Amino acid sequence: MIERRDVFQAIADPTRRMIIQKLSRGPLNIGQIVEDSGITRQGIAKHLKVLNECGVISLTQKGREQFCEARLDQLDEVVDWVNASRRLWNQRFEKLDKFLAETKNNNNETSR
Amino acid sequence: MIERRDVFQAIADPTRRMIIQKLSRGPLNIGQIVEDSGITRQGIAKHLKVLNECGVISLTQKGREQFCEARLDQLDEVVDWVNASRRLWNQRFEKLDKFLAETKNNNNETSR
DNA sequence: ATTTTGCACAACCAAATGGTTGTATTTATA
DNA sequence: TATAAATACAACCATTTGGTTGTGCAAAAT
Repeated sequence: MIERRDVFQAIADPTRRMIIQKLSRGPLNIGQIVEDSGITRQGIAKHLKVLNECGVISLTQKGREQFCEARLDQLDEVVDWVNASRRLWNQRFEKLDKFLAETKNNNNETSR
Repeated sequence: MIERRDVFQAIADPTRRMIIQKLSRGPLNIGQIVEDSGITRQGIAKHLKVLNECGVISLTQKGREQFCEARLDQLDEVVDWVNASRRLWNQRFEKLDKFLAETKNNNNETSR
């Protein structure tokens, strides 16, 4: 299996989505993210590593503490992909409409 | 580990995203999806099972063949989540602006 | 100076993932 | 009717995932 490190992978896990949501309100250090999360610091640290590798957060050392900041612009890739799929989907209907319009007058059997 | 079956999981895998893209152009049977995919029919079938369980595609038996159709409306959940995160993010800046505006006149040391 | 806090690193674990092959079954087709 | 096509189902496999505990170390706080 190939270790995948992209935005889609970043948001695939509910714990990571929770982390992103928390960080959307402002930068936090690990301890603050751990609070009420229900999992250990080490568990959170692993998720932060993944999120960092996916480019969704940035980590900056500040003395003893490590501050995590969200990089939400990276989520564009996800929205772009969804929109591209939707565009194809809509084209499909346009083609169908065109086809129906063209065959409408030629065939009196074009029942719904 | 818990077997997660949601839209985020559905689009996490590149092969599944490829399948969704193909299906965005119109319904296909398994054989057509397998074409040029580079993986076996059984591999594709497994992905289709996941996509179906996540509600991103629907499967309908048609004689010997099975037709797969995309249910792109399910992707709304992803876009909604991204937008919610962005909303929080923007609120953060609004609060900062407000804070700066309030402290501007009280403190002559509000350097950039 | 000692203790606490925050974190990094490593090992471990069960379950999930993303494939494969192999076999059987049903449905069209020659 | 025999054969080919499309699928279903199961077993297998290596790797990844999402956690855990345990140890050690540097930076703050007392």
